[in-house]
Amino acid sequence: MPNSARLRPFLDKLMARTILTEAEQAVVLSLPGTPQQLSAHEGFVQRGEAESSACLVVDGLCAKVVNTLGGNRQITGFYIAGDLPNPHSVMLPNAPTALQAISPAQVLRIAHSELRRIASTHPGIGEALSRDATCEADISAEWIVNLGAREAKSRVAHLLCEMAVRYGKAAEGSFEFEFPATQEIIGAATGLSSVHVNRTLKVLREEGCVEMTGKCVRVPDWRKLQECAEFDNTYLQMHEPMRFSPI
Amino acid sequence: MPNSARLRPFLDKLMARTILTEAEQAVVLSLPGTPQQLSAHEGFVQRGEAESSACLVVDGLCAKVVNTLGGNRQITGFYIAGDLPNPHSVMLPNAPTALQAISPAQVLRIAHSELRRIASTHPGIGEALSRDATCEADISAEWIVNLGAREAKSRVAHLLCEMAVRYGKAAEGSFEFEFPATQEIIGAATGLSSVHVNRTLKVLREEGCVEMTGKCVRVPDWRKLQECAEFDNTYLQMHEPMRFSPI
DNA sequence: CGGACTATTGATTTGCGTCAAAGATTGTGG
DNA sequence: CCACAATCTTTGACGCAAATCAATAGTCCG
Repeated sequence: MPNSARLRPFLDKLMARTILTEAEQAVVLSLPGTPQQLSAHEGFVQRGEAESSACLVVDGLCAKVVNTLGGNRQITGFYIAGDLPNPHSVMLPNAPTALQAISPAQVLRIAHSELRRIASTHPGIGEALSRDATCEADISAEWIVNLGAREAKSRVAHLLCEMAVRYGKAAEGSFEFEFPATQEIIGAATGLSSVHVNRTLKVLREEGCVEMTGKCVRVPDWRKLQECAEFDNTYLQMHEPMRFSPI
Repeated sequence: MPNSARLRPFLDKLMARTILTEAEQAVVLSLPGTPQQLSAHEGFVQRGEAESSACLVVDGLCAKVVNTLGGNRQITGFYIAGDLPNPHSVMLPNAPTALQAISPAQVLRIAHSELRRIASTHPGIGEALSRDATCEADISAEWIVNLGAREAKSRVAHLLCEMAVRYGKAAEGSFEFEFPATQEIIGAATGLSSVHVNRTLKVLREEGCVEMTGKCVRVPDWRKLQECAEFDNTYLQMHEPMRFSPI
């Protein structure tokens, strides 16, 4: 698998939000990086570790994980193909939170120096990276709302809505997508116990909102699920690509 | 009050994390902007509104507020003098969340075009702004952990720890600082009811961790409060300023 | 001095966690 | 291709942390 293929979903994601010239697109696809294969549950960035490269998710599901002193575990974000979980390590090399693969996954390590180089040489790329980081921040804010202001049913439903949109599978009516997270992982992301996630999924299933069997999420009625989740996808900023920097 | 005085805390905050040249410092202090006086509870950015300027907090306490359809209110971040609550509006002009003053406050509206101009003209400033946004993201991640993985006592204590450090008042032993938030506001930030915040503060007071009377927070023993909060301030990145861009 | 927030405290309810144990899946090695 | 272990899911019983309801005191401001 050539690196350009690994970088493809990343470029697609950037271009969903930012207009890039042909030249800039080519530069992104020619980024040098080292691929790394990960098995499920394997960590690939440790908390506090000084990094010299950022990790692009090529395939699989990854997550940012924090272990509290109280012995609890909290997932603060999920990352799928095309996501750059730690772009901020370019600015602050000491990772404040660990990263790990949830399912078997592949990441591409890209040197900070390379990212800095293409961002400063090509204003459109710099802009795209900034805009991407901004969207991540908006997602974090939504997670805060989810954890602080919604009950279990809405929390789980909201997470599934977000993932449906990010996987690009959300559509009017019914659809399904793969989300390889166990109920315990969903619990770690929503601040619920795995037992309660189970009960919650049961209710959602009985109400005809979602069905989860293994890694497969079936949404029989997108509108219904969104209502149950109080989901408003504007925060994911998947509308029109834009650009401020001169071409 | 000249604008340069309004911009001073902003520059100080940038320089706490990023090395800026004399010239760059002067450029920041000479940013043009329109001051706006706000009374308590007054909103100054509405959800969904297209902005052409970013708001710098000059004085007072402001917050990012989200109202859920379920009728709940969640604060996703606090902003004090020197903070730029919506830097991301430069990249995504449509604010996903509303901003409002919690106490009487003053903000300075700075045009996006000006921020873009100085960021692209002066690499150090661009870097400082990026690094700042990165720190905001880390703070959001900590809030997710706070809401999802800690019990009431630690949550409230953690919030007070964070604010103590951000106000620059945290110090070994005892100290105090002003944090003009009511118990209801603290509840909206920690995902608790105001009644339970009250009970929690009572326990914290009895244990000698913090005392809150009105807007004044007294910390009799900084170490004790941090332990109770499971607080680890590395995420606030208040160590050594750094710089990657050429001078 | 009165009206409107804000803080405090008690009584009661409830959503969710914890413990425990029984099925269902998945994957791996023989 | 089967068998067995490991992991994941499901369900029940019970307890607790925090919400809600309600009513009393401060406190601030016009």
